Amino acid sequence: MKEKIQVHVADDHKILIEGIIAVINTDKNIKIKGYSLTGQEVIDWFSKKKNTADVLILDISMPIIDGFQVLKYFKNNNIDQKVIILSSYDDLRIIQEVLSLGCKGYISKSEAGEHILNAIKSVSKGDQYFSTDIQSALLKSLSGEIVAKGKIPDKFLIDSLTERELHVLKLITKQYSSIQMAEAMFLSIYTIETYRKSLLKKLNVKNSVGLAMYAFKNKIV
Amino acid sequence: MKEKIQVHVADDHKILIEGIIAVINTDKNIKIKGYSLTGQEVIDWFSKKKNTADVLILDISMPIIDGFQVLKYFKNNNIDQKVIILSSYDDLRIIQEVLSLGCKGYISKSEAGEHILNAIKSVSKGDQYFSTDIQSALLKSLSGEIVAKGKIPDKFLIDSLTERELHVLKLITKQYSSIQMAEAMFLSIYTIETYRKSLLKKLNVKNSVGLAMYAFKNKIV
DNA sequence: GAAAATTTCACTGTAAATAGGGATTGTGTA
DNA sequence: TACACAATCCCTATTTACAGTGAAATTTTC
Repeated sequence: MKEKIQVHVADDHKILIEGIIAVINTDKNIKIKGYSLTGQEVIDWFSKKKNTADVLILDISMPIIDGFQVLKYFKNNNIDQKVIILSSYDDLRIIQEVLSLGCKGYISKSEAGEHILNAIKSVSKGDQYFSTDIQSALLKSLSGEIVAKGKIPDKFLIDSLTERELHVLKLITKQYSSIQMAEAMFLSIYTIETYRKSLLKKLNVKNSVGLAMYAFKNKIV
Repeated sequence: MKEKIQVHVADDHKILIEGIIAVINTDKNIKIKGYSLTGQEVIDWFSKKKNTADVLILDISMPIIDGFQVLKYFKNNNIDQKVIILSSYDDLRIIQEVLSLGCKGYISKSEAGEHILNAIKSVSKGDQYFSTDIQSALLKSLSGEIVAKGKIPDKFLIDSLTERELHVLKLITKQYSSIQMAEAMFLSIYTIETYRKSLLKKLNVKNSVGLAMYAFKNKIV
């Protein structure tokens, strides 16, 4: 008899986890090995050698430690975990981001449960799986349609921000002035202004409002 | 024999709907009458006289027509529907907003399925139901803790903005400077600055970033 | 028709943000 | 080791934003 595919689910919405479990239980070839409600729990779980799963279903947007950070953790620690991203957003930037972090599947929350089963089976075999929404988004991107509209922001934007730049960005969204940031971070105001300039350049926006909007859109806040 | 409580579920994430259905099916006193994947579907469904449900479980964040708009539709058409809001956000502003729109229950997606069952039972009896997260948030608000911190924005804020103020606000989020706005709106820069001052005062924020964040949070953009 | 609110403009400061240049130190990697 | 980059600081100049106050014309509301 074939071994069952073991799955771990991570999402901060417990109701959603219960839904996925319910769907997975309808397939006798797949079983739930465990679940996590936070990014930290996922990292803790997979840190232990005895804890494994063939496939991890991972939500991108979780508080504190999000899906990106979990993927980065796997990458930095050479953990070769098969991951399916579960996301509300069909945002190409996010897709490209997680792909570059080695994730093998990506399904939209707006799609029905049966897609999850197919995704799990594909990914566990070593294949990739993308839900139809995502496929069409990727196709459009390839065909240059979106590029032509200038709607694909540089996918390296978020990544390119350093820790301190990110910190400054967060304070900007909290309506800190440069002086206040300097005080809060124990830095010179010159340093803060340097980061501001760097942020404006990297994120290609005109002013602090642009920075704040970027941060908001990308759930940095 | 008692009649089963009939429930309609609306959420743009089908997986979540399946989860809720799975949970509801564990309780023999409740049954699913139907579900919707968009706000429009909800409105269409309840527009037909033969379509009813004792309780509507409604997601706030749906594309195009969101939960707020559905509630407003009910209000404007004098449809006395019992509604439980399902939300990712424990934001007091949202809670106050939906309460003012006549919704009777509010549960956070981060809470387990059993809360839904209790919520459905309470609301169908005519009671209110708030999940523990929300209750503690509301309590804090009442105890003045948050009020003291100035963190409860006046829910009438948006309404208090005039047309022109709103226009300026939108341009600010598009990273217009005052000069650019003056040119775009064929007004003096003095006028624009007057609106800026008015916006800062009305929305009680520190600077343009605060304005932009407010606009974003309240879906003005 | 009076009162209130909105829209519009003006002047004067001060504070803050933006632009552009350069410089040092440490850390990690090719 | 040399190079890239992150983090830190400095200076000057210009532009923009913010604060305070005042006021006229128009529209809305009671």
